[in-house]
Amino acid sequence: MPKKFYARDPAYVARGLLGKVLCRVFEESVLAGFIVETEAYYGRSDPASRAYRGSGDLASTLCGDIGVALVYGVHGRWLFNIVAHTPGGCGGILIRALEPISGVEVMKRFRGTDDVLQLTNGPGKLSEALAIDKRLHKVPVYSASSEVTVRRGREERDIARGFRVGVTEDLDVPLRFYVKSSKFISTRRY
DNA sequence: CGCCAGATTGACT
DNA sequence: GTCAATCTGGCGG
Repeated sequence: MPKKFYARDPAYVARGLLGKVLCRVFEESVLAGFIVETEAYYGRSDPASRAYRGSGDLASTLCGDIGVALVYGVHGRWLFNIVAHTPGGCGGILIRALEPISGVEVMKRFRGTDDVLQLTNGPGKLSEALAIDKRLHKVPVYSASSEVTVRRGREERDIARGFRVGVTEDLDVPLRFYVKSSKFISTRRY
């Protein structure tokens, strides 16, 4: 996807990312999957955002260059986001779940399970399956030579939206987007 | 500089 | 249902 794909409101980009392919080149393997679940985050106006208060690296990254990966750790896991916002704004998309396409055997090894459904059905899980960690922080996902990229995928039809997962203080607009029929969406409470 | 909470997961009672 | 692992940054002393 071209860089300008990310120059829009985060919610719009979150919706647009469903059905796209997240592609991770790791050593000899290509680990890829369809994006089936996303969440949009904003800046100062969003209590759940890392840019809500603070001016650290995460906040400035969220308000900086669009189309770059934002990787950050919580609860001992890595969460993979893509920076997206209109000019002068702040925002990003959290990738919450994938439907594996290629590199499944490698993903199984990284995740320590043979259950395909358990490989990438959660933000921490997909990071582990695709060997995503802090090294990919700020890598541009629109550049074909990057180790992580977002590519054109398929059209998704039955898309649903709901409130964000795990957020203590959510906005009053549903910002979670997912493919309703997918068996790979995260199975925690909605 | 130490303490704490957080966009999670999975193991255990 | 409860709990800890593990990393980053804000905030208090």
